Amino acid sequence: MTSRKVVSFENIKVACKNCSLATLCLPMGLTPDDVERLDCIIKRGRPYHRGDHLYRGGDKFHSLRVITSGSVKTYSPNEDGGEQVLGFHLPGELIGLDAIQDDCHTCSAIALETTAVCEIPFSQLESLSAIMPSLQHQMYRLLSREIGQDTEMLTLLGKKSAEERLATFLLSFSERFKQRGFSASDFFLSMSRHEIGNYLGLAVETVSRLFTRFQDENLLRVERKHVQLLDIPRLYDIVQGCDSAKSSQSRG
Amino acid sequence: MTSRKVVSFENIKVACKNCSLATLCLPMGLTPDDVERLDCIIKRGRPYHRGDHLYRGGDKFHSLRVITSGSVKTYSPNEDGGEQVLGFHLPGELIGLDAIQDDCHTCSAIALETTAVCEIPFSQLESLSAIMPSLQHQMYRLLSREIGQDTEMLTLLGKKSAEERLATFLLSFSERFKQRGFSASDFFLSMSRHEIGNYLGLAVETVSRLFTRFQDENLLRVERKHVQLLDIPRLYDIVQGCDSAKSSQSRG
DNA sequence: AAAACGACTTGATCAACATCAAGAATTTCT
DNA sequence: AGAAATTCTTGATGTTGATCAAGTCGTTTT
Repeated sequence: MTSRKVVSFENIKVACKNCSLATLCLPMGLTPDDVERLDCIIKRGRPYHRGDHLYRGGDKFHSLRVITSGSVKTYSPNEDGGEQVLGFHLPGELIGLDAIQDDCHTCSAIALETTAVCEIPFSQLESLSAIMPSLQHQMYRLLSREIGQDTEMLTLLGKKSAEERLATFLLSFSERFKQRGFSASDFFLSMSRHEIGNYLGLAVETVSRLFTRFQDENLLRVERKHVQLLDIPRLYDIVQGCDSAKSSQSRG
Repeated sequence: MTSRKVVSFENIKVACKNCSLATLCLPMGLTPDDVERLDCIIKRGRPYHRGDHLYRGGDKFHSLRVITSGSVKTYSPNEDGGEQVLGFHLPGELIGLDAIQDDCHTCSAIALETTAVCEIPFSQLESLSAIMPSLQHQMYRLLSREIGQDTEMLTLLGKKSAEERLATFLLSFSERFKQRGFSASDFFLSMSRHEIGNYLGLAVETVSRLFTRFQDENLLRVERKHVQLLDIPRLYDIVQGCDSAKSSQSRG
């Protein structure tokens, strides 16, 4: 039920140097020698199943984690039982960066499907980065990138309409799937409508209606989790917020 | 017109070891020796005036900056002329972390009043942190903290009502002023209503109305930029989102 | 001091999206 | 396979906060 497999689950013994995700991940920009040294501290456990927690808010922080297959939702459980979905993470993406601050996870991470991860013990990573300038640089870059992504999300939630939010969401997945060698226009979403709505600051019903409307406007075809983007350029127009997108469509 | 001064503008020659902000800033947790070494790479220029840019989106990235007095607004100028305010920064706070990613500022920073900063050339900081584990650790912590703050902001914009947003905003300033040795309940805001609204994802008019309403409910007194918080506990109740706050007030 | 400008406030109206409610389609459980 | 529980969709209604409009107050300019 995974959208598509990047690394099959049996590759538990895979090393960074053989990993197709290396260019997206921590080893990016490192020399083969350095990758080898980094590889030594990485732990690869058995996969998580749908609904398993990788960690929970409040847990002591030990390791950063890179998704190698499957997908993960991070969320912060807020006082009144509800939750705020913070992100959906695909293979090659690093999670747990927010926990460095005080050695404690501030949010929770849960597998949305069968999911494998690499665990990188942070204290060892820190030691290694102290003697490996390229790794230190890569860490600074990744942390900085995370900040940049969060601020983009702030603009999305602060200023964009429901329509713009969903289009941005879909194109984000499109781009990320493409980066990973999959179709940019035909993919499966592993999260529910409810989770999409929560992430985008919208009600489930609004998300559902928007999917229907986008389909009516021939922007995409959708059937449950399966999404086919039919007019990516017009989706980008919508993201821009200019309503030129509207004028160029002719309802069928 | 500054809210209050932390370090007078003349302290251009101040060193980290004498700086009252050291416990909030990069030197936090460093030994006096390490602080000394860090101090060597820091540049302290003449103050910026209201409206001066510290940097603009697109500028090449050279230095992180710590506010030492005054205040700064960061914002990302978006395509259609508008802007998204990303944050308001007080003395001791580090800005520019988002630019590490690709050596280029993604957002702009502008002084809201007369403002002094320490400049920390990043390449030198990076080199130093490679030979100073405690500094490296502090950098990781600060970057992680920034991520944590951004995700809090995501929850604010994704789930909270206008009332909750403004209460959170005010208490954030209250806490930060207190941390810096000033009154938690009596301060000046250096930004306009328009900027507050932009930051919180609200229209100016909504912000203005909320100030009026909070004042009517004896939560605070406000006159232009001058704010006096009269009932901080009830403001915290509002932040929580439980409407117990409403029931405990009796309109006069 | 008068005039012009910008920031803030207040009121009236409107629209986008949430909420409530019910039904259809899927998945899970037994 | 059949029942129960979810998830998703669709419609009707309601509310929050945006937008539009006008006026007040403060500040800067001349």
